[in-house]
Amino acid sequence: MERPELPLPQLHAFVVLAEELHFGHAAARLGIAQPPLSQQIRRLEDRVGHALFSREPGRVALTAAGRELLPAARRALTDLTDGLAAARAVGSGRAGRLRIGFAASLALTVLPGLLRTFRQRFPAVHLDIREMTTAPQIAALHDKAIDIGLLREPPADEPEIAFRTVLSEPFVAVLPAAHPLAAQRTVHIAQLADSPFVLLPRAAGPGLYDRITGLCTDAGFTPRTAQHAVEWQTVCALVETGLGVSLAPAGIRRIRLKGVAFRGIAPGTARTRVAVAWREADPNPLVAHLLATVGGE
Amino acid sequence: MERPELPLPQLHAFVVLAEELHFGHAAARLGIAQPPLSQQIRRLEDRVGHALFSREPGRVALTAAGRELLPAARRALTDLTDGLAAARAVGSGRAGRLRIGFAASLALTVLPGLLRTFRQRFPAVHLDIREMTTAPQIAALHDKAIDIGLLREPPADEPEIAFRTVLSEPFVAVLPAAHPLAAQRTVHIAQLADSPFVLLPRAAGPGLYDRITGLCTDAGFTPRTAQHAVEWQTVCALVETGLGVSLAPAGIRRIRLKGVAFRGIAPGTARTRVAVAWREADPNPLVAHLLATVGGE
DNA sequence: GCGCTCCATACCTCCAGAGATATCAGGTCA
DNA sequence: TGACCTGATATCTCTGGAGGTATGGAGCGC
Repeated sequence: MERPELPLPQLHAFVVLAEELHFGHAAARLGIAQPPLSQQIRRLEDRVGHALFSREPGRVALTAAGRELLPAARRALTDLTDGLAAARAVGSGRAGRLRIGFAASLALTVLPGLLRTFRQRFPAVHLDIREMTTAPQIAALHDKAIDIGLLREPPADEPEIAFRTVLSEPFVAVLPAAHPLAAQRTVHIAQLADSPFVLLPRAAGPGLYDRITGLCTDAGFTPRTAQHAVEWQTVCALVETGLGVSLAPAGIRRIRLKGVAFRGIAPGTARTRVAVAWREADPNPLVAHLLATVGGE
Repeated sequence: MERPELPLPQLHAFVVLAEELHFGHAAARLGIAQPPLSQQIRRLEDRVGHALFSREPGRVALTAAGRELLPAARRALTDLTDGLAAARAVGSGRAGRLRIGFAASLALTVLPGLLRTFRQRFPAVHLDIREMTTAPQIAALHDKAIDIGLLREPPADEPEIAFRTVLSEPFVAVLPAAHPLAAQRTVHIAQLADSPFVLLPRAAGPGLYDRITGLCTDAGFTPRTAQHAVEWQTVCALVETGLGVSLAPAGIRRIRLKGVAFRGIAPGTARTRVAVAWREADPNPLVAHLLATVGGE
């Protein structure tokens, strides 16, 4: 890459003159007087070392050398204006790419609305959406493998990562339709003490897992886990088969399954928080934009 | 085409720094001190409106905006250096295109050597070679359809067209091998008075035609034309069949045909000139180069 | 011949940018 | 803690280019 020899303003003048083939008109299009244009062209020709235009009285025409230079000059100019526009779009956060990790349970609740409004506000932004459980999201944020995390029960005091609560959901009891408690409108957690539980594995999201088991111990028992499943969809299916019951964020009511009943619980104060997470020091304007779209806190 | 916003020197510095990712090294590669480089980058970032590099202590890295701008800057710079080189090559006559018209009878004599030496001197020049008789060559020169003509018996006083003699050939008599005169080493033109002639049509090259008939009238007779043919090759073939005799430039001896004899003529002073023709005012350096390669005069 | 068009030339102003040196500030490492 | 690396900042000089106005000079049409 050698040092550039031809100044851009001269090349711009060259391209315009090549289009107009008339010094007066070209100068007008450039918004300058005619003599400066003559000078620009002359300087450019001096640098190139050869005439770029033939000036026979009455007609200006490109020389062979000019014809050779013209496409290169055109490409360079358009490349630069396009590149500049793209860089500005990305720099200002009107374009670019944002990598989002989300917990599976949010695929049916907060995620769709969020994506819809963000996409209509920033249509030029490419969104990379990947399902991840909580712990990998935190790791991916540290590794800069994702820019945004959407998770439940944000861990306290994670260094360099910031959280903002987006949604606070009550819990519901997930019961087989045939379960005796399904007859009640509301279920006391303590009433679940004798039923086996179907839960997500703790590793998938320690925060939520501990929250659920915490609710049980608060109610005076330790839940007996009959089965683990990695998706809420599966949890519901297993509950339907009568394998056990579960406690889940209210959002999973959207999973409609015939043999499964969802019932509010008492005490109703038990809630689970959905949070958005990001690197505190991330300069990416898209992160700020996304935070503005989710609102919350 | 809008006015360019980003000066090339800054883009150059940007590209080099993007490659080195180290201000000191990049400055060294640019042959300047480090502070000016910091300034250049800063100015560029100010224009773009966004940071192009992230300077965390210990490591310099491109930002998303910088990654967006980099390929455009690279392309623009290489386009310009390439375009400049091409324009200079064409301007100086080291490259480009030259259109040459030539008389068919020269395809076997002056043309091959001329093309060979020109091509080895200017390998980047594309040669457009087309066969044309004399009159169309002159017209094509005026119309700028060709840049160089190679013809016989250049017309005197053609305005704006210059000629230079490349070769002066004697005439030879073209005889059927069985012709009585084929027994002589040299033939007097007058001896051909009773034989019918095979000639090129006058329109193909009035100069040469008039020259040949002039030789005959000088020898005291008017040639009787038995047949016209548009190529010397055909002339020879017709002579071989015994249809007549001919007078031709010595160069056609290269056409080896069993039944045809070539004999020198008396007086031996009769010669035909091959000339190169060009537009007197042609600024194309390739024309000058070609004239230099043919030499002559 | 006169005026018009069109480009070139001459000459001036002005400023942005490229370059320098000197110095400072934040990290890293021994 | 001090030496060192790395990049930023401050300040100065100087030049080249971009722009202007005024004018010259070659063709062309009437």
